[in-house]
Amino acid sequence: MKTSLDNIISEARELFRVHGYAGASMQDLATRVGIKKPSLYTRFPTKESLVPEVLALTSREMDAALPDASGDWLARYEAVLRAMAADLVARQRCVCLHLAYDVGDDTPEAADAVRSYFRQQRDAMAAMLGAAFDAQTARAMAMDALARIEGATLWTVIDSDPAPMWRAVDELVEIARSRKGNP
Amino acid sequence: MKTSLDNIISEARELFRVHGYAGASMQDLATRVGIKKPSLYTRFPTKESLVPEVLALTSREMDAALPDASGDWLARYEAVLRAMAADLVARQRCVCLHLAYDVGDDTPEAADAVRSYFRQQRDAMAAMLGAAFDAQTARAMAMDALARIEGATLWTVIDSDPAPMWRAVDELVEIARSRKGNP
DNA sequence: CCTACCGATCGGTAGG
DNA sequence: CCTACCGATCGGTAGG
Repeated sequence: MKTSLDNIISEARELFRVHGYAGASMQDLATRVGIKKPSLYTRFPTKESLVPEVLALTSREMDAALPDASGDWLARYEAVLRAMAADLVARQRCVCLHLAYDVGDDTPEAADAVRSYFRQQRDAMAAMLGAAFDAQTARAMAMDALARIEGATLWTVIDSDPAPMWRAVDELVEIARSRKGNP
Repeated sequence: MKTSLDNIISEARELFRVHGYAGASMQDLATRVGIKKPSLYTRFPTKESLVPEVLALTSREMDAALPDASGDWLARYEAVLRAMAADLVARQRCVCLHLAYDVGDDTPEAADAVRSYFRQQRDAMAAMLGAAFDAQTARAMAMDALARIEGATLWTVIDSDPAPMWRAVDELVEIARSRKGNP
């Protein structure tokens, strides 16, 4: 049970988060999960194939951590932002942003998975904001919110300073609240 | 002249930007500048030593591109933001953020250089804002501004969409203008 | 799930 | 600035 699929993917995520895609090795992953490297290849055909799995696990965990569609849209929006921020502050870096920066045209499946992940995040957030704003506004607000939160990880990486992250969350919630109704 | 120091550093910067620190190889760099790999080591003792050079070159170029301390603080602030944003939109990714995410404790000189770079950027921006805000507010505004601009590269990487970047710049300028005087 | 191994490439050096 | 080379590690495979 210790070497379950999800356990391997979760450990791969930690390696990708800290070392990036290029800097994470299959040998390190094997050591972390306590098996030999060739055994990894019975579960995952390539290193690249771990990337979609890592992103899918992250999406699944985020969905599970959030309360289902209870409360108003603003409460749900704030809950999502705070959950994301808390995770990023705790782990210092964002795996997904690291992968977005690291994977290129030489690993097209990984690059596609990263693109899909962020578009899905954007669309989910835009759907919430769609309760109070027109589609175009909601989409722009979702993109800006994700950009601000990801950008705030700059200071969790550089100075272990979570203050910019929490300011970003507070301001994003306030913006959504105050703009409601007046375009 | 083609293989000047700055030329090598500039090519190293492109490799770091696209592939990250771990994903950039000295062989690739040598090929790009048209010399053999061992010749690189007559100019730079290690791969790691390229990181401080890349950041220093970037600082130098940014200083040179900006008009010297003419105009009021708001005009200078806006000029800095627009120069940074234009560069990031053109190149899709930020080398400095990629390095901040990629370099770790195994390359301490590189990690220190990245930390120093961003602190210096923050302090320079805070100094401008210091003309109209108290030191603590100016510092927080500078951190938030850098975080927003770096964060907006998420969408230049994912979707080649510069819109969030320009929205961030416009809003940051507007925030600085409107907050002026009233804390 | 293992041992044993592959060719390729890594950062870096010797020696001129 | 080069040719030639080093040990280590990379992603991945053969075969059981």
